[in-house]
Amino acid sequence: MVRRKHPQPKEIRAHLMDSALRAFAARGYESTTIRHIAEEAKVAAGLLYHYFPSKQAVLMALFERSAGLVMAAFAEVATIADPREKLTQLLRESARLVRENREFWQVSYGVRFQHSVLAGLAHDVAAQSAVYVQLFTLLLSDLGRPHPELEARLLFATLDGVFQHYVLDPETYPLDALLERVIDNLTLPTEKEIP
Amino acid sequence: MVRRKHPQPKEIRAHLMDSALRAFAARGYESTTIRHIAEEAKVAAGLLYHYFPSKQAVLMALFERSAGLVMAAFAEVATIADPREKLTQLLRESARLVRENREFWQVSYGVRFQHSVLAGLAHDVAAQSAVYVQLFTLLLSDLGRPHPELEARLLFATLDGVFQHYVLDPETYPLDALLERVIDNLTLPTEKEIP
Amino acid sequence: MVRRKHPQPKEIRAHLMDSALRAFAARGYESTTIRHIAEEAKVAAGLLYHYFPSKQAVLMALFERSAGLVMAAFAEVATIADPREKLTQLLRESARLVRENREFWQVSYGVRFQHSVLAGLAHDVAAQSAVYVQLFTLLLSDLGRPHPELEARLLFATLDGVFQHYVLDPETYPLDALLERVIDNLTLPTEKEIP
Amino acid sequence: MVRRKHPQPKEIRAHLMDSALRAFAARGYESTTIRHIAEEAKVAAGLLYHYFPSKQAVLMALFERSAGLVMAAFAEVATIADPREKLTQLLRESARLVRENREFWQVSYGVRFQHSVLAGLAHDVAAQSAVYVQLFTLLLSDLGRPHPELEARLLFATLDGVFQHYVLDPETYPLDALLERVIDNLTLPTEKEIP
DNA sequence: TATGAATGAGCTTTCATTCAT
DNA sequence: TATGAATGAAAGCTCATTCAT
Repeated sequence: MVRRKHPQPKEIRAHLMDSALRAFAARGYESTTIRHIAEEAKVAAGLLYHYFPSKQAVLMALFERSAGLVMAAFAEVATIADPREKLTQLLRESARLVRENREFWQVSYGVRFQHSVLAGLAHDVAAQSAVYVQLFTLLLSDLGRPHPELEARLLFATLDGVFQHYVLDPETYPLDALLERVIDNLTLPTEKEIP
Repeated sequence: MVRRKHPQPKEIRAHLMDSALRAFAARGYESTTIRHIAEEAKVAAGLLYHYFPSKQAVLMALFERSAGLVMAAFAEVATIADPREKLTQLLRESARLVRENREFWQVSYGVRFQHSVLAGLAHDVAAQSAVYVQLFTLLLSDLGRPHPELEARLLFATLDGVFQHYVLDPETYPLDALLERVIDNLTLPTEKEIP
Repeated sequence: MVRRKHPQPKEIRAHLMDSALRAFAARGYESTTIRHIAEEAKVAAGLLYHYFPSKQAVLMALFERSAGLVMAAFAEVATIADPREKLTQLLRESARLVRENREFWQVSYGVRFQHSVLAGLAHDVAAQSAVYVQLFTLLLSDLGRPHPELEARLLFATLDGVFQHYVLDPETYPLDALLERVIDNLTLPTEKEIP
Repeated sequence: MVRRKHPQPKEIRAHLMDSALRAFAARGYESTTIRHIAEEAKVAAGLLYHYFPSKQAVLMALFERSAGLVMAAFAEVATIADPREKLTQLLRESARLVRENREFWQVSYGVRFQHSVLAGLAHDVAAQSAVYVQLFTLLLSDLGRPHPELEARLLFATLDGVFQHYVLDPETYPLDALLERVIDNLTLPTEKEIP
């Protein structure tokens, strides 16, 4: 599992995070014990405390790692000029992130309502949500939508719902079809307007 | 509340359920201890076990109580003939339920990803979701929408997302405005169609 | 179960003792709860405390009741003049007592090694044992046995063992055959003597 | 004992078993708590669960350890050819085992009637008893005794009774004298026969 | 007398965390 | 760095006992 004779600390840290993620996804954060993680990582329980100060810190590290992936994806999308295309890519990238990091999102959704678990993270999560909504608002405004802020919130809620449902049933949930429908709804011209 | 002259068992059971609900909502199901609930109810810890066989059973009872409320609301709506009006009322009733039972939905969303917690309930929850989607599908079909099943899933996801966001921030979230927007999107005539 | 309109306190007390005995025999004293007893008696749990100050006290009462039966049986036997006949009847009466009060002896043997349970009773039990041994010693001495005290202890041990084995397997254990053999060993003339 | 430089897991396990045995013997299995055992072992309560999955498992381990001692003693005796000598040694070895493991036998006799405690062990115990009786039957048959099976049961009961009485009062009980008397009764020639 | 709701101490067991090696 | 024995603070739950009715 740990491959080299003298594995890099970074590698082991990442290995532990991966193992923790699998464990958290399989049983939920609270039901996962340090020993479950260590077992998954084929490592002694005490070792975790050389790389993380606590079980919570492992979760935090997972959130940070995911935040990095999100940032990277969004930075990519930010270079697109055409707002229609930008929104399309933004949604597709979001779906890709969720699909490729399904276990993380499973864990993330699982702790979303557990204030005690998210202690110290709640603020970041809320802030991040606000950023999404602002970003969507800008894009929808650029697209000439009539109620960009409201639609942005609605879009955010829809994405959250769709991704959660996908994560709950990844085998059969029609993620792509739904996503494309959302994209069409927002980017195809429409004559209907709210009076 | 407790220690009254002739306490009705039903009353105390309900009082305990309310206390448990508040405690679960405040800290999450897993982080809530029996002692937290008892404290909230101003009762000795052991008393819970006169009314419920386990901590899980308290959660189950909360789910059942909510299911009853949902059934009642839906039965009411079922009497409406006009599909446009029916859908409208269905969504408004849903929002009312969530608003009036905010703490329950907070708890419900919080345990949704914790399979171990939902043991025995997971099946019901999944079945209930399927019922909603089918119901929405029928209604949207009656409304002449072109892709009723897909739109039904999308609607369900949107509602889930909106309700969750509302529950996470009930003070400032524009639940009604968003809901009315969803209703309009679905019930106002439109010429745009997916080919 | 309680038959009269105004049952005599004595009757209810006895009914509770019977129920407790059945419960203790079925599950062991420590594993039996007040509620088990109350259920067996078809009575509310609190009622026991009108007749007995504690669970232990119920056990004590059972011991006392049994002691009474033993005394009565032994008083009967005491009237027999012939030592051979006396010993024979003594053993047969003992076996009858065990057979007719099997559940009590099951309980009694079950708590024999639990000092904390027997608190306050241990002394009586020990005293009672000494009485048996003395009684046997006298009888064996009357019978002209060469080592009456040693044989008395041996006889007491044999009876204890036989009765325990009987109680552990009342369906198939050959209690009578073994008892008659013991009687014969002690009462038939023999030339073999320890030098 | 604990907290040594390189404690051997086996040593600590044995230390915990010894402590548990002392605790069980002092108060009975059911009345002994994990904390009593831990206190006796001068160890934190949680440590027991590194070595045993449950309190019951500690008891089981004690039974297994004793079974090993019994097997070893009986294997030794099995090599003796002369039946008279064999029976003599068998009884002496039994007494030695009981004397040297007095606390275990105290515990063993204490749980004998508690089916719930013996769950899973009851069968083994019953089987073991049957083995003893068969063994005694063979030996008594070899000795030319007229009713070997009945006498075997009687012998087993006597031993059980004697050992229990010894264990209840190890200071003053004349274990050896009684044992030698039993041996003599069985091995000295006799003309007395049951018709 | 009789009930059973209510109490609260205490049980076994779990587990994040520490630390000697 | 890595181990896993050891700790001890809860956790969920049980149950003898009390007491208002």
